[in-house]
Amino acid sequence: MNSFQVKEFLLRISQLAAVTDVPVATIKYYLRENLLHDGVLTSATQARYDDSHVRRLKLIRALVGTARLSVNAAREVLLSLDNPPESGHDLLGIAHQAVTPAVPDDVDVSGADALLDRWGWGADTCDRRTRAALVEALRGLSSAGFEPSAALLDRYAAAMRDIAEADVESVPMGSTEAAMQYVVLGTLLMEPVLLAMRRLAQQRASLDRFGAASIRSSNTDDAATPASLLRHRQFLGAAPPGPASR
Amino acid sequence: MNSFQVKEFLLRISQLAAVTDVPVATIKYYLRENLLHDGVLTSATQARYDDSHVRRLKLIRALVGTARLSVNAAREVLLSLDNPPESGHDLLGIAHQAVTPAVPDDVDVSGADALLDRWGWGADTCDRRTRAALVEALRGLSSAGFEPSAALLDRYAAAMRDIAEADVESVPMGSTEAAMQYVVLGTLLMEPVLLAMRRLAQQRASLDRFGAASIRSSNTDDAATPASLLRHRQFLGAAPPGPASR
DNA sequence: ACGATTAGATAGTAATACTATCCAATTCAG
DNA sequence: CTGAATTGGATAGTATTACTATCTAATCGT
Repeated sequence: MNSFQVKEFLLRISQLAAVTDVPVATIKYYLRENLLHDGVLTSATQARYDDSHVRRLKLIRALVGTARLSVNAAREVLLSLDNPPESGHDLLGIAHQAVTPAVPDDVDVSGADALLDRWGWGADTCDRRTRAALVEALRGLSSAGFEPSAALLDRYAAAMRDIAEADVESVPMGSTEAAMQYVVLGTLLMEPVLLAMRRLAQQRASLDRFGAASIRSSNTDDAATPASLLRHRQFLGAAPPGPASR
Repeated sequence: MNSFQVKEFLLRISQLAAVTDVPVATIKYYLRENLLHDGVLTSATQARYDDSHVRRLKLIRALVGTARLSVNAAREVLLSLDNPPESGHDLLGIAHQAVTPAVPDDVDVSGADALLDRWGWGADTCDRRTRAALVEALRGLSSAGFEPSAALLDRYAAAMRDIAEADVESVPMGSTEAAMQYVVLGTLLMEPVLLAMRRLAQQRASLDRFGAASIRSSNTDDAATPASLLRHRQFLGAAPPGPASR
């Protein structure tokens, strides 16, 4: 095999693995799981792959790695991209559903209806699953004893509306396919970006506000020593009656 | 004294399980894992639990369930809450570190320094791990062929700054402990709330923009049929260009 | 010709978050 | 007092997820 690119990029699986830095066994796994389309069989035991496989693998790794989708969720998203619905809006719905657990019909999901209506995100505009996800997240907060003020939630909602508008405005309308891909990736892959941004902004704001001592060393990673923290201290309900182990 | 609710709430483990709706075996697991402090032994084979255990269990469930922390990450956070550092700012750092994977010292983390400096989130104010998380998330985006414009990222950054300022401003300064709990829960448990909000806002904005057909039924959950979509349909792995099939 | 490579099938693994079982020591109901 | 129920503590088992590894027979490359 000479190193010049022959006609089209035709790769054997070991080369595909080398190019994408994904192990052969893992590629086979993605093939089995229908995340990745088959290569072209050149015989009973040989197949060739091309750059569509390279791109797809990168996409899979981004969804599974960066966006932390499960393989199942990633498959749903990818299959929708392969076989896109009529409107980009429907695709958005599919992307959202793929990453939002189903909610049985008999579960009450009206816990935040007042808020949702206030923000214009009621049942007439937004899907049930996603509303349920919000309700569930709010329930988690409050069961932990954290009750955010309506004002704070309003501010969050305003910021998120801003982001969502930026998202939608920046969708390239030239090509349907590009638009669809943009919507899905912009939704899913951007989430870790946004969360990281929030944390950075919090550190900044916290520093401004509290001046505060050292930031957990900006250069080292003194991988927290949980054991050393075991020295009891009563707080949220931690009254060590006896010594702990581990 | 009080005829109702005897002295203090003293529960046996089965009652604790009933009250919190967490199985006994799982409570024992949390005890073993040091997420939950021991009860008071009344004999070699009996112990009593009180409402501190109830609160703690709810907190554990919120962190592990709602905020999707691993048991290990939850333990780190909880131990920090039990034994809080001097400043709330440090606790923020600990909370962030607990949910952000460590980065070996030899990994380059400078990929977004220009952006970070622009936003005021440079190495002097923000910790390395969190900056690395942003770099990694951006890398995932771009390896999937998604290159957000600087303008879009700026807009995201502005929105996140807004949120972070709201976060920090709303920290109750009266009690150190309350403040600490607020910071941690506000960071971790609020993330799913924010992501759900963004999705709802996107659906709204998408509807406004694209008018579009039906939203994936606002009331039903026609639990997507992945199998039925298995009919392969070769789409391009990522980008529009390419001589590929389809 | 013949070692290297591959498809496809199947089996094994590591990590995670529980669940279940056991046993001896109580506790409690009658 | 007695026997059924409960518990702490230890240990083992399970379900799921996302891979990894092995094997076989066919085929490629040289």
